[in-house]
Amino acid sequence: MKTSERILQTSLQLFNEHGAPRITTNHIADEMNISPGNLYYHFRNKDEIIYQLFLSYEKKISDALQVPQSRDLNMEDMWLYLHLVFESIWEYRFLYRDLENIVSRSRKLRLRFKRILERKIKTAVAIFEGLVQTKVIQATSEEIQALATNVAVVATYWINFHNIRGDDRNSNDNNLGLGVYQVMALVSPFLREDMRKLLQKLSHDYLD
Amino acid sequence: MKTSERILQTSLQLFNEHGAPRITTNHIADEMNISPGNLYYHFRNKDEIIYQLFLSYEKKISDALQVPQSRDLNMEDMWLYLHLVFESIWEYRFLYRDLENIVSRSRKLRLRFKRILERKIKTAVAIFEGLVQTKVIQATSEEIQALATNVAVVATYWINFHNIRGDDRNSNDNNLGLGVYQVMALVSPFLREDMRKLLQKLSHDYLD
DNA sequence: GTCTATATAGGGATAGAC
DNA sequence: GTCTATCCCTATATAGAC
Repeated sequence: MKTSERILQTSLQLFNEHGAPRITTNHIADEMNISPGNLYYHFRNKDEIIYQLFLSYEKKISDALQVPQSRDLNMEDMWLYLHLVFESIWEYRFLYRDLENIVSRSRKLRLRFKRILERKIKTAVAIFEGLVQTKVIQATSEEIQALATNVAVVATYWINFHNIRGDDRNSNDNNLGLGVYQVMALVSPFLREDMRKLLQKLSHDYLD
Repeated sequence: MKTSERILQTSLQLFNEHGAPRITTNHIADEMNISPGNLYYHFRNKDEIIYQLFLSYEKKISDALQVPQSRDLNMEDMWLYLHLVFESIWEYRFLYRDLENIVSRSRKLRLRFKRILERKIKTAVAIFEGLVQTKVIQATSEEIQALATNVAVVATYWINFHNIRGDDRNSNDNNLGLGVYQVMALVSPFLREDMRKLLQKLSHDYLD
């Protein structure tokens, strides 16, 4: 594997584990058993590494944020959307762990991150509108807008929230299932009675 | 005013405006026109300043997190709870802006912050249970638990979320009204039909 | 209590040899 | 492409005079 690729991969791992602000270029070089000078041959600086990792993240989550095609939508589409979003965030969770620190490193990155948030909301709105069409849920467009925004908030910050609540040890546990459950709980009250019952049963099985 | 008090006050202002990680002890001393040495006479280090500010925050938000007395609860209690919580967070928003950075400075602070989160959820649960009693909302205890958790997530991270969405300029705007609206939107679908209509009308007037 | 001067350490980054 | 050596800068923190 090319050195520049290995730098990105090692950085991602260290950033996710310890947080980007605590990892120095020396740490990264040490971990790889290369010299700091070598690292700087491949990347202008630490920000450049972070920016490249961000671009990978952007690429990955873009698949999840495709507005679904105009066809009959059901709960499956919602599950799929949530899973893809949560998995992308989990893989690049260092971005979210110190979000303000990350986005303040570059105007470009801040703008692009903002665009991702907007797309998260937009896609959620599209899915909910589809679900209204197929009578799976019932909601006004104002309710859908607020709901989609809340979905984005919970999806964006769930890992942070959960990490603070848990003890320090399992801070690197993957508890995305709980996150999906929480987001589903946002949608649940808008479901038809029978669908709500079904979701509750599914959620129970899913979490056990 | 005593110098130590002025240090805390100045720090709070600078931290809120620029973020605690970007503000050095020198910045604080400069802003006050005192020497760095003088600052260190009053506080062992920067962490000590942050910890003292956290204790003030903890004291302030504790008032909001009193579990309401056992009497008939209504939507007013919910509004009050949300307003007090949002105002406390806003006053000490630097804690939330770089949350991971802040809580990683001290085990004590992390633990106490976690306790506040738990109390946020617990108080919300108590309010919702009260509202079920008075038939204002209808929800199972499982729904209440998930709802209260989501209320805590949105309340905790709303300011961060909103700041990233907005342009850089108004990052210090106080848009708590929108936050309260979003949280209310979480509760809304559980309301009795007539109450929901009322809330929608109130929210409209409130946001205009 | 407050100041000036200074020590220390660490991270970011570059130069030049190989 | 990679290494060694080194420089700069900044933030933290302390010592000692006033």
